[in-house]
Amino acid sequence: MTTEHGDGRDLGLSLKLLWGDRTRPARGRPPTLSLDRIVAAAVEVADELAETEGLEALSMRAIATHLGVGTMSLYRYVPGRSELLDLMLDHVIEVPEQDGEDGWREVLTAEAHQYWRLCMDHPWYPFVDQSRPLLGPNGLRGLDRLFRLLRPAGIDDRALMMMIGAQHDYVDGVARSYINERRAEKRTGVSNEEFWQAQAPTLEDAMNSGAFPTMAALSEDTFDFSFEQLFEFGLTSLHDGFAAFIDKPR
Amino acid sequence: MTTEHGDGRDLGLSLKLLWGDRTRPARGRPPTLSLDRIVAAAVEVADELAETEGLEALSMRAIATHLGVGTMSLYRYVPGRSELLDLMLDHVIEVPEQDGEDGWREVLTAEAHQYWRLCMDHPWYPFVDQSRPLLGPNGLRGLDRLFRLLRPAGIDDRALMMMIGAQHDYVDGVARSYINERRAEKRTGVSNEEFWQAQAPTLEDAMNSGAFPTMAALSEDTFDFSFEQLFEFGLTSLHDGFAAFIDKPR
DNA sequence: CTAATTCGCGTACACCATACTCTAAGTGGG
DNA sequence: CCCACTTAGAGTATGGTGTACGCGAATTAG
Repeated sequence: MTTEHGDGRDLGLSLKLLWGDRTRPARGRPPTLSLDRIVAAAVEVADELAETEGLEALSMRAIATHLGVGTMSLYRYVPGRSELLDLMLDHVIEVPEQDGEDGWREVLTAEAHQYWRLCMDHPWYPFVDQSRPLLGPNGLRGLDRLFRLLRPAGIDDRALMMMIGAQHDYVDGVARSYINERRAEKRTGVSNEEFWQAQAPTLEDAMNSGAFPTMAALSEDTFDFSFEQLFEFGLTSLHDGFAAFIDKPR
Repeated sequence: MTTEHGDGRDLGLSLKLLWGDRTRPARGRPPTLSLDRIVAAAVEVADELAETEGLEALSMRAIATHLGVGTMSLYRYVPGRSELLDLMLDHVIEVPEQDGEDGWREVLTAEAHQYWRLCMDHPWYPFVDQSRPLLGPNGLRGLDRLFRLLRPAGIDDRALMMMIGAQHDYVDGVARSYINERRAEKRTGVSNEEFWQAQAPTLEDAMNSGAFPTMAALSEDTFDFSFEQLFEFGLTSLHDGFAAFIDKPR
């Protein structure tokens, strides 16, 4: 059986690269490049670009230039761009050493904040396809730790996994919204307030048309919250819901 | 002031296209194309492609070919690809006519399911940048309706907006995960089960290494749930949390 | 020294968005 | 009726992308 396919990434190959040994052969010209250097460089370039541009701006050429090598040299170590993106995912994951003895809520909250931080530090992260995720050493280590900290709460494994999954996707969603908005600001040089001010005439017309009576009547501060506030609000709600689920007699 | 920028989309221009009048001039060669036809064609092509490929596969050439016109003809109606994506967002939104008299929870649940359905029908939707969203006629109509249905609950507008935002981003996140996984299946022709089976050796090795003791000890059915189940679980949790927030004396 | 092996990468191709410019196809005024 | 005017459609060219292929350079085993 194979995991190969037409144009996208090969998950099997990515796995081999993630877990494969890095011992170099005895014969032949010694390498100046290495997989780790390439992945690290890709992350650096992506970090710079992602503040204003999307992931599509991360080109093999740009990575090679950053390393001072020819573009095609990268392909000796990586089958293609998609697999490189996979490797970048695992590369930036940091798993805390310390463990503590908190309850499930504190553990999940810390995890959410750490993933949020990761997305803020590497604004390309939540845009990479993470299907069939957590296969790398670091990701697996993080998941192992998470379960180790959560299991004492006495919740069954399947429920734990669903809590982790739902939370992950939630954080992912808010982070992407936030990053998209930040990018729009930086790229256009137009702040959020300025933008809405600029669109005021159009929206004013829409409101005056009478087609959106409820919108027109909304309180002034309806949209007056930061993404951090939204993030915390949703996270607290999610956890309150988890608590209700756990306490519920089943 | 301008909302223009270097390479991406021009939000002001998108707005004009969304709200602009479609009256055609009296003089000159009559058009065979129209903005609506182009947007509709773009949606059709995207719907086909997005089942297996990402948004980047939606090219101006493909849209033009689908319409049987030259590529550059599109640019008479649309400033560029980014603006076309903006227009597609509003184009596929459907706002229910009927209103009903449900409580906030039923209204939010229906909204979540409708957005979920939208993402399943148009698997490219949650991948489009929706920063500064809901500016189109349909989006605005939907938001207006949502507030109209929710306001009787007596929750203040700002809290309502945060609930809507958090829920939207949550659904967005889960839908993206689901679509990514579905895509991986279709593109590789390898089902999820087959994939994990194929990677079993690698993961077996990892487990046997002793580096992931907790993972190795997980119950068999830990990952045994569908995305629909995950979606419902997280949504219920989120709403239970909202309920706790609403009841909380402040 | 030679052969084997491995690495770096130049060249080439297919695809992409899109700026510019020219031609086609209509209409209103004389 | 005809022609100037106006608008629509699209061909060509430019500069970007990922990457297949194959060649020359660098090293070591024999």
